[in-house]
This record gives sequence, C-alpha cells and structure tokens, in this order.
Amino acid sequence: MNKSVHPEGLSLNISAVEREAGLSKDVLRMWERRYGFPKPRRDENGERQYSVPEIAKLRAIKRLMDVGMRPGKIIALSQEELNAMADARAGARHELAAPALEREILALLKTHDVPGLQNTLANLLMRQGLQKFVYDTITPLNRAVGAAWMRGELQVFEEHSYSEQLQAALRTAINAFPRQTGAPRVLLTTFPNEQHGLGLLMVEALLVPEGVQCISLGPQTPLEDIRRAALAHSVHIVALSFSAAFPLRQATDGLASLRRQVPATVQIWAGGEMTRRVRKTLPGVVLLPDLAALATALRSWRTHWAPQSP
Amino acid sequence: MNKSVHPEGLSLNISAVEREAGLSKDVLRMWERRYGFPKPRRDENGERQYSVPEIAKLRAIKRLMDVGMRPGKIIALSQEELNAMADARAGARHELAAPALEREILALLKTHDVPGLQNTLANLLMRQGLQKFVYDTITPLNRAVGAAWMRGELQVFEEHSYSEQLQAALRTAINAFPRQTGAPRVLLTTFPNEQHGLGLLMVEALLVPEGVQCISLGPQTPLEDIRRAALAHSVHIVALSFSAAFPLRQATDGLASLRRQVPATVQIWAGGEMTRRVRKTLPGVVLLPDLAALATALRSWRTHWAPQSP
DNA sequence: CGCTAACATTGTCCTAGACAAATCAGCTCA
DNA sequence: TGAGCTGATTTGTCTAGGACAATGTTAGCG
Repeated sequence: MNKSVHPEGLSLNISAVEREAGLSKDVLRMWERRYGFPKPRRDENGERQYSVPEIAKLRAIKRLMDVGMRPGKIIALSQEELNAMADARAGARHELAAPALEREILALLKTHDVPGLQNTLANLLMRQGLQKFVYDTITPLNRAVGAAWMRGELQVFEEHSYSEQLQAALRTAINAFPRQTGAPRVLLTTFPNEQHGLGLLMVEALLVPEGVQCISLGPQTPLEDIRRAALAHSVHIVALSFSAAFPLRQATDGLASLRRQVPATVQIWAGGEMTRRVRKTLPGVVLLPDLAALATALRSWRTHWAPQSP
Repeated sequence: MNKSVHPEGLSLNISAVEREAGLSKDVLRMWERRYGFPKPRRDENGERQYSVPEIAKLRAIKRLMDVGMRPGKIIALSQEELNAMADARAGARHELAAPALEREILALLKTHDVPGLQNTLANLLMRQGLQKFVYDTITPLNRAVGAAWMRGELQVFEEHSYSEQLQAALRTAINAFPRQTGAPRVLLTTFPNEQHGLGLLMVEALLVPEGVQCISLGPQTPLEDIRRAALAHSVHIVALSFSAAFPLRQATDGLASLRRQVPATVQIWAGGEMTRRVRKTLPGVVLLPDLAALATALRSWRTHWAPQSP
C-alpha cells in the first residue's frame, strides 16, 4: 500500500511523486519511456525510486507546463535553465509592482515569525479593507510565494504556514460581515482533485461585501453533489475555482457535464489560474480568468437577471 | 428541470468514476477482473462506460469500506442490502441518544437552511463558550452527522455544508482570542493522506483558551517538513490528528520515524478516532484517544515541563 | 489471554501497445 | 494580412494481465 513515507529523505516511490509533483503515475512512466527523464533507480522489487533532485526538476517542469509550456520543449533543460525560464516569465509579468511588501512577507516566512506574519496580514487587511486586500495584496503575494517555492527558497511547511494564516485572516474577516439574504445566491466549491480552498475564500471575500449570499461547500465536491446542492439551495450561480495545476481536460469535461445537469437559468462561473489556459469557449459557462472579471460578471448578472427570479 | 437533455447522464468514463466514487482506476479495473463488479459496457473504442446505478452502488460500497468493511464481503450485495448494512452500523452505535439538539441540526441540514445552521451554531458557541462548545456540542454532533451520512440520510453536499459552517464558526472564535505568547508552543498538523482538518481546528479551539501558542500548518504535511517545522519553531509539542479511516500501519510507522527525527525533549501527541485502534504503546508518543485526554496531557506537561530524558 | 506465524485478501506497481485529443505547421483563399 | 482548413506531430489516457507488497484474519503455541 502506501509506503510513501520518506523518513530518511533519500528517495520517493511513484505515488509520493504523483502527490509531490502533481504528475500522474501514467505520465511519469510515459515520460521515462519517451524522453528518458526522469530515470529513477529501481529498488530490489523493480519499483521506481525517485531522487530528490529529480523531483525538484519535475516540479519545475510542471510549474512551467501549468502556464502553457509543452513538456517536449523543456524536459531536456537543466534545473538552472528551468529556473531562469520561470524567473523570466514571473519577472516580465510584474516587475513594475513594488515588491517591498512581498519581500517583507517572504522574510517573515523564512524566519518563521508567525506572530509577525499575523500582524502584518491583519494590519494590511484593516487598512485596505477586505476587497482591496484580496486584489492588491493577496494576489501578488500568492504569486510571489508560489515563485519562491518553485525556486526552492521556501520549504513546504513554510508555504503551509502562509496558507493557513491567510485563510484564518480571510475567514475571520468574512464572518465579520452581517449575514446576507440578498441576490444573487452563489454556490461555491471545487471539483474533486482540486485541493486548494484558498481561491474559494478569496471569491467569497469579494462577493460577501457586495451583498451576495454565498453558500460554500469547501473543496472537492463530486459533480453529482454539486448538481444536487445547486437545486436544493435554488442558487442563481454556481462558482467553481481551479488552480493552475488542474487538468484542463477534466475541468472542461466536468463543466460541460455540469452545464447539462443544472437548469439553464443557473449560471456557471469558472475561475482561477487554470481558466487562462482555456482556449475554446465553453457554451453556458462564464470564464473568470482574473478577479476583475468576477466583479464584471456580478455586475452583468445584476443588470440582466436581478429583476426576475429563476 | 430541463428534461430535454439526458446527454451523457447515462454513463461515465473511468476517470469520472474515479472522481465521483473516490476509487482509483486501478481498483475499478481490478474489481472488475476479480469480482466481476462493476462490469461497465464498452464504447466503440473498448473503453469502460459506467452506468448510473453502478456508480451509486460503488459509492455505497466505498462508504462502507471507509468504516472498515472489506470489499470482498460486500461487493456481491445488492444496493438494498448495502443500505440495510449501513443502517445497522449507524443505528447500533447511536441508538441510545438522539437528543433534541442533534435532531434539530440534522433537520436544518436536510432542509438546507444555511442561515439557520449558522445562527444555531453561533448561538451555542456564545452560550457555552469555545471549549464547552467543542466538548459538548461538536463531538456528539459529529457523531450524529457521521451516522446520518452512513444511513444515507445525508447527501455528500449536506455533510460538506455542515463541515464548512462549523469550521467557519470555530476559526472565527479562535481568532477572537488574543494572540498567545506563552508555553507550551504546539505545532499542529496531519500526515499526508489525511484530509480532515476539522480535528486540528477542534484541538486548536481547546488549546488556545488555555494560553497555549498554536502553530497550525493545516493538513497534509510531509514527515520531513513536520521535522523541519518542529525545529524551526522550537516547539515543545508536535500534535497530530488522525481520522478513523487512517491506515494504522502508516500512522505507527510515521510516528516512530518522527520520534527518531525530533529531539526527545519535544513531545509527540497523536489524537483522533484512529488512535483508539492502536494496541501497542508507541514509545515516546502520547496517545490521545479522546479530547479529555488532551486536557490531561496539557496539565501533565505543565506540571513537569522540565525537559525529560536526554 | 497475548503473541507470532501462516494464510487470505486487497491494493499498487509493472510492461507495453493502441489510440484519442491537443497543438503545430503549412497551405489556400478572402 | 489573416482566417480557416488539413495533415503531421506531440502528448496524455486507456487497455491488458501478471507480480508482489501491504494489510487483515485465523490458528496454534506459549
């Protein structure tokens, strides 16, 4: 079964790599066959044992693939070349924005100053207000933390710590708002296999101050239950969040299927990093490639639908 | 609802079933080989197309397996027999007490009254205080919800909704306490493959009012990073939570390994339903089979908090 | 009783081939 | 120029059954 524990840290089996790198077992085996990388050594039972540098490189490749690169083009590159590539992309996109704050937060994370982190986040939240906090602080911060993690500057537990503190802060702020009863009523969740609940919380943080009634199911709801929940709560909108790593195919199939299963009067919104990779338009699904699109979609819903009730 | 579409509603491919039922592709294929169920029809490419009743039965089987049944014993039963089995299990455990509160909450869940649920929870929390709320309300409530889910009285999404509301309430209440700086400092997390974070939140809710400084990493921290985090934060205690279904062996191996990796002066606490199944005593690991044991362990730590054996 | 050893059950990993789906490159035509 | 089409290339998922590791159960022995 799962002997994924790597107590002495030397190597991991294929299941563990699937988890750590986010690449399916099938893909790992296929790359080995086709490209010759990764080429893990085998244990006495002939099972693959991946080394730590191999995993690091796999993560780097995955990360680049998540923003559109194709494996064949980059799999032969060295770790340094991959890092350079990622830096180039990240740098190009937002070198203008003042990274002072980001540097400060990263420093707090690296020195494991949890109270300092809590203070800083709470402070920013108070000063900026919830919505501005999400737009102007969390979004670039997430990017910076993701990039630092990729470069190996952050440990896994430091990233966990960041995520946990942020969620605590957001949750508290959201709950401070009076309970909403207005329209629209929005169902919030993610598909199975999508672990990241932070996106949901960010969406909720943007919607609740607008008087939207949010019903969150947390992450990982089976499709069938999303359908049932949408009907049971008579929601106007079902909003799904997808992180960059989510398999495109699974998302589009699932969205199409969901579209067929809920009444046409119910809108389906799909947001998160992943949606930037979507090429074809999905009929009956509103794509929200960034948070600004969320505000637009809400305004649009209110002008077109608010008078009637579905 | 819109009846014109029953598009693909009639069958799903193996990936979709993996998601919906929570059973891996390997397992689905192996069951077919070994037990002859499920036996999906094949499409024109020879690929498996599972029917809706098959998926329903797979879900029922999975549910029973999560509470310890073995597939070989139940896979041949009919859907009705499976349901009966679930009833028996759920009923047995909880026939004595179905107090008013639990019935009330279940009713709120079944009528999808989210505001009502929020109100009721917030009300209880205020009246009882955080710790008593955890002991006297959440613990029996979790049991009741689990039993109802077993019996098929609750949908997956209703259970998600419960969990989400509860976490929101707890998180807010915890954050309302002033930041702690005292001793002990406790690191909170779970092993990989342990999804359930509610237990962590409950522990935090009990410790924070006692002046304990909690550092939570959320669920699913790799062993190696638990070690690093323990050292980086110089914690006095590492507390881990395990739900009932967690593989015993994986837990004991992991705990033993962790014990070797962190200094002997750092205590390791292991709590959650799973720990009731542990027979042998794990040297250097404090088992907390229930929440009362947590309070005891804390008191014990505080009375002789001089570092133990070198 | 509590322990270990043998046995039964169950899940994961293996190979390697087929083919579907996405993307790219080159072409034609408005 | 650029919009659309076609075919080639790349990439991911599915298939099959065998091997064996991990786990649970039972029997036998102190």
